[in-house]
Amino acid sequence: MADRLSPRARQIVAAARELLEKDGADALTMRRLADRLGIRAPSLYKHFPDKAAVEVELIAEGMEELARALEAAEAAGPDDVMAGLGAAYRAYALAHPHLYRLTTSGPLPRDLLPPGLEDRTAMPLVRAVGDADRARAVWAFAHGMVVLELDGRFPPGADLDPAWRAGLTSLTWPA
Amino acid sequence: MADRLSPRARQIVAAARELLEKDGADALTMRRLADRLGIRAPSLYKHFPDKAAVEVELIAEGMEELARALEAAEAAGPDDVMAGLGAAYRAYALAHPHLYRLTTSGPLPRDLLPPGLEDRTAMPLVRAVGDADRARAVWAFAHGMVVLELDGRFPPGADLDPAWRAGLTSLTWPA
DNA sequence: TGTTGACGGCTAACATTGTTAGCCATAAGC
DNA sequence: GCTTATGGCTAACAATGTTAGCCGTCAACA
Repeated sequence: MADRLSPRARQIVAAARELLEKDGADALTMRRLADRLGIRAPSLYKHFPDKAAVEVELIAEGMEELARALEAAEAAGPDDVMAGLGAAYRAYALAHPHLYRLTTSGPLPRDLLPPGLEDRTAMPLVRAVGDADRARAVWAFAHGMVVLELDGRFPPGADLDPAWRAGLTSLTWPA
Repeated sequence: MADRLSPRARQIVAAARELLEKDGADALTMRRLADRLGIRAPSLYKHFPDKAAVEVELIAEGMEELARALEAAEAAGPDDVMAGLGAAYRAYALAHPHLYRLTTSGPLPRDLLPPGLEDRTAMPLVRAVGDADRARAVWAFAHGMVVLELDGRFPPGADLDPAWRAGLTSLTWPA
């Protein structure tokens, strides 16, 4: 870890995360964030250069937690790794929808993220399927499923388990 | 068609689309939109209740064009329908990245959209795969691939054709 | 011990966003 | 010829991110 962030900055990120997770991305506002900490908005700029810098920390948190969740699933289930990874992926996304969105959407400021984090998150999946192209296909499938579910793009009340099963088994067993 | 929109409203939507497609979602601003039409921002509210209403029209345009693109691909290629649909889907998204994002991300105001449009867009895919669950899987895969590509989430310069091929063939041929 | 400087607050202000209130000219319809 | 819809306008408001500049506290160092 060797936190490159000051304790105060850490508090700010924690408050930002609470705001984001509870009330969504629109609620993550510099003034609201400051309120929650009992200070005024401009004071936040003593700790972060801008709002994007706070968000980068949240993105890093989200990615590391997702990595951890996938690694745990990988370690747990020797029976059907792919199903375990898919379930873990979906579970994490549904448990932290706003953080997931922030983490996985929009351009990634790769140079500001802990080096290796992105690769680490991808590794369990790559290990499970071997082929890099197939890994990309599976990752796209999982991300697509989650994002469409979060956005309510599937018919309301639809059971998505069969689609997950169909997708994961098809993509795992090479044609 | 039976345009429920006045001619002036139509002009506004056209200008909005130019703005969106050329300069991105952040550039789609009520004031900038008004500028492009030679009027002031508040005058726009004589034609639309709010900005979201303008965006709904753009969403409808995007969805209908996407539907048309898929229908064309369906009609054109009897050799490998799925590959044709995938190519058409990706091509449309890459040709109109900002419009695609607006159309396919975030909550859908279904009640404000032309009835049947959403189904129509999904139909070519459903026809191609038969099963509804599998259709959802394929749609998630395609959307995921496009969105990850647009966001630059894949390694820069990576050739994505193999991933598309792997995904589409796997998802098409039942396990 | 006294001074310096970093740390971390603060107020005031600015530009930009969506949006509302209210005024006014033009053109059409009865 | 009066009325009314149409479609402009200015002024203004609240909320956003952000900057400039001031000030108190406290630790370190001469």
